Amino acid sequence: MPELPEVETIRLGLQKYLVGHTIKDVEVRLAKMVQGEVQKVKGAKVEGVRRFGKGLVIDLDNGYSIAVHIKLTGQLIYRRSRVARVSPIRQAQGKQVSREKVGTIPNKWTHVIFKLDRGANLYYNDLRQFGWIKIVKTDEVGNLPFFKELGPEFFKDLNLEKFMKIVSSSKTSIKPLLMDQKKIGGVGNIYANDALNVAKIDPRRKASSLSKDEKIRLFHAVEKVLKKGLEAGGASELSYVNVLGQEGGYQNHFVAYGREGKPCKNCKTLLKKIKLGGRGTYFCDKCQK
DNA sequence: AGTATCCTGGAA
DNA sequence: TTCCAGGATACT
Repeated sequence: MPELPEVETIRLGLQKYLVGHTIKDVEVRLAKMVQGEVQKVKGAKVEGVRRFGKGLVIDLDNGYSIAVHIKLTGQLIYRRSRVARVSPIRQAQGKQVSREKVGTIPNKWTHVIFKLDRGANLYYNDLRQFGWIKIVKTDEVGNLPFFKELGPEFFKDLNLEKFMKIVSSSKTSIKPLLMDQKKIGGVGNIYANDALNVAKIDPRRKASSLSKDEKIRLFHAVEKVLKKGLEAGGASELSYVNVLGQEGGYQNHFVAYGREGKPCKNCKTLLKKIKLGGRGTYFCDKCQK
């Protein structure tokens, strides 16, 4: 699912391709996807793109911002229709050959089109329509509930000390805690499953029961899998693609997520699947204690 | 703390 | 044809 590595990959792409463009017009094909005064973005120039957890903020030069959450199946795709289609430019972090996944755009899942200068467009596609786009004043982005309540995140404002405090003081199981955006920003189901396998910790364990050593192990395991995800340009489960419509590669490196019945990378025991906090949870009941 | 909700495509 | 997947939120 789109988590920190996927959304950061999109951010990097937008920062590279979108910044400097002026938004000439916006076509909203599905009204419920957009909130706020959409016409405010017309004529504004894109200054930068920020990410907070799994949320994106496109800052404009007129005091407004476009906040976007792609949830499960949202895509932000940049196309310059007037320019000859040369071989797809590689994302800075994409080492393996990425392949075009999107096909014709716009398609039936294209709900919003930002029409840019120089013949370019930014398309928002969302198969399941769970995502949102909110037009807000830049200095009010922090008041949006999602951003306001977002917890500290890896590689940003979360350090080992803070992490240990959050884990120790939590009453829930460790896996739902990792995925709780109000406690820790950016980690979702894929990376939570994988990190717990790397750290050899049972996802059902009560967070507060983790020893100091286990907390340290888990902190580094989450960093490790998130880094791997970033290097791979994200995981293309469901509809995830980067802004050029290319897939990521982390789905080829899953250690636990989606690997029910497959051997554990640590001890070869076949992985089990259970439901925890209403989410699919994959783990090894031999080495994850 | 657990469950329904939004929604669609693919699997069973 | 029914069921399931899931991020965040609103419920019970």
